[in-house]
Amino acid sequence: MNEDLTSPGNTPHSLPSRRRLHMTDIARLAGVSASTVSRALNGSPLISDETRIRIAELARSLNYTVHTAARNLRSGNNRTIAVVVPYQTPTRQHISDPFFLGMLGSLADSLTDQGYDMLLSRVDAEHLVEAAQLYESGRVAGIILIGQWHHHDQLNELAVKNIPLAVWGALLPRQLYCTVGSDNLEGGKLATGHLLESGRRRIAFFGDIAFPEVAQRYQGYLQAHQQFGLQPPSELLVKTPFLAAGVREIVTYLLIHKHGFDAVFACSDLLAMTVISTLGKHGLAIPHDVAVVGYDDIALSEYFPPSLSTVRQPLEKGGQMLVNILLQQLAGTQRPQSVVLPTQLIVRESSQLD
Amino acid sequence: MNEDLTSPGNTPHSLPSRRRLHMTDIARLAGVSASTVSRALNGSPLISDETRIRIAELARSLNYTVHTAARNLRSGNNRTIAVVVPYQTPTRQHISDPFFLGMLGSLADSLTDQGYDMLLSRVDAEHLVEAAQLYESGRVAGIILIGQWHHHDQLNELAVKNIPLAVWGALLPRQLYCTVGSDNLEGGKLATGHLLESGRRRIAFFGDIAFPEVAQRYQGYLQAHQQFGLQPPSELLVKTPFLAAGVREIVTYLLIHKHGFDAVFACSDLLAMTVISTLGKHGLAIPHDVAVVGYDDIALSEYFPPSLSTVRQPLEKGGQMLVNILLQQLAGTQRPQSVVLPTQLIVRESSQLD
DNA sequence: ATGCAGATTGCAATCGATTGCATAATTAGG
DNA sequence: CCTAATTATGCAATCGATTGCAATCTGCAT
Repeated sequence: MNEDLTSPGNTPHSLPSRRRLHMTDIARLAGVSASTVSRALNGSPLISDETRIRIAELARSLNYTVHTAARNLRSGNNRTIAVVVPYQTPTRQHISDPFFLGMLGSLADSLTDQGYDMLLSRVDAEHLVEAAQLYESGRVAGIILIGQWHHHDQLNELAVKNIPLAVWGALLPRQLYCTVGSDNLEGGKLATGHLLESGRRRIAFFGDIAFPEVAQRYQGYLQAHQQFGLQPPSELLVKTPFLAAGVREIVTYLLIHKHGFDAVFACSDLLAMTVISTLGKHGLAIPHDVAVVGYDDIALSEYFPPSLSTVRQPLEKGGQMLVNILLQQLAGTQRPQSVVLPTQLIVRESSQLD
Repeated sequence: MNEDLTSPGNTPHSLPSRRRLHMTDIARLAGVSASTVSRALNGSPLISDETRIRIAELARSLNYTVHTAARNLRSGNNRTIAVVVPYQTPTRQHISDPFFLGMLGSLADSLTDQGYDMLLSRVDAEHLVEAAQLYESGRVAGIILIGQWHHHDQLNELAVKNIPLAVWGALLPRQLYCTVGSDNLEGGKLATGHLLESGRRRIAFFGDIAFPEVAQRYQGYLQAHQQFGLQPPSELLVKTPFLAAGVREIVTYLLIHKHGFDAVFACSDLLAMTVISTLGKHGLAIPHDVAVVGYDDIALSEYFPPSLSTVRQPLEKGGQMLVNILLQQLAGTQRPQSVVLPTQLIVRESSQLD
């Protein structure tokens, strides 16, 4: 029971630094075989409770942890999930949207709760298929992708390869992969309806409808107008670039060319904040001259001056559902249903009635 | 050369779904042994160029990837690094500071460049030592920790265990682990000096000096005052809570109790924004009544109204250095030097002279 | 033709765990 | 006291790659 693990041992040229603990070491100290230790630690019913407890305590006291690669190799069970965040090729810039951080945090928690590790990986948005390698090399058991962008086809390709996959994004027709997302149509309707009810009539839509999620929010924007018997003028659909600097120019352009608007529905809070900042520079008062509604409800929105009205996406729930849906794929054979989560309109100062 | 890989093969009860490709499959198709394939793919000089190229192309065309767990097990080389983000026990709340996202992005890029995978892991800040398991189970080759907080002792414990470790934070006395961080003292001096030069004399310091990084910035704040022959009043050292809501109350309390101040140095941009927002609610004008300087220079700072003066931390460089320092530990035996990166004062509207 | 150096390639052991099957220990029944 | 049934444990093969050493091949000089 008191053997010295730091003694030379098998290796002829033993190093001064102590060797990592192996299962056979535990076995020797417990006076059993490695098989028994393995079964005890994995809770096999073949092992008596007394032995199981004795081994478990021994392992804990020695701070022993099973070697993950070995277990993975032999058992074929991999408890790692890749979370893939695509980046845009030209800029390769970092995602700076706090919404992503929130999602990452939520995913990290959910995965940990389920006993999974999270491998964070950035891949070129133009070559999403490369993410397949993470799965095909046995590196991970499945993939969660944040940022559907306009890569519907590539995602379908991944799904065809039978790779367990869950995507945060919009539900699209002829979609072979599973998505979790907020109800973008409803969100767009809520935001726009709120602005219309406040009496605004020239509402600019800021966002790039090449992205499915944004396109659906735009549909909501259109439907809300229809319900009021209105038809929004096309020049108020403003395609925004990724970079905040570009957004400034766009806003300035609109103002100079007198494409007057009395409200803005921006498809992310970050975008809304940039717009507000720029409008302020041009001497316009928010919400008096222009009312603004964003999307996401990031933490800062409440503390931005003026506090930002927005459509809240259920972040916590979203992360949980992504993990759930992925684990369902790992467990069963049938593909689970995609999930559309409800959104909520949060009215704050930036769109308050005067 | 045209054998059918989807045919039953070795397994008697072969499944309909096609089996994962093995190195032996590549070997068979190339008419060589698995050893040769392994060496070819790993660029061993024992293999002739012609064979190497032929095998490499075959592998690529079949979309073959080496099984990571098997390689890891046999070769002992693990190309995964854990990035650990501690969370505070009581709230278990997500980090919402965009600075973290920036750091994660930078780390992800640097690690990818060096051919490493990134395992993102949240651990209880009170039990940081648990992070050791990631290393001891062979899960990762080393650990990068973001958020030193006040867990100096726990980090030293990890270092004693000889775990390759790099920490984003402050350089402290009797420190056994390596840190990378910005020059907090200098940063604090820069920000405070700038405010003093602008003629401000009652500068409130917002932050919790229980955290080493914040304490150093506070030292810089004090030194700047000394250089002006001034002594800041103690009631202007404001210990801030984590939650933004709490910050509002604090600011309100200060104003009610007439602890007058004409400037604020906040130890993060997010904090500065909350303070500005609250001061605005109380009818104070920024920077006319109160000048504000933050810390970090997150992306939004430029677009916040008023745009935020701040001390920029070199994020990109920080991530790179963290990775470098960790890889140095993996390569050599001696512990590399900790790194202190220069900071830069960015003056914007929130502290501009009237 | 033979021998030999140098360049390639294959054989088989190995990494650290898991697991099917055989064996040992225990208990119960006759 | 012996045998069968039951329970607990150990043996040895295995997961998919890597690598030391032996074997083969090639070309060239003898």
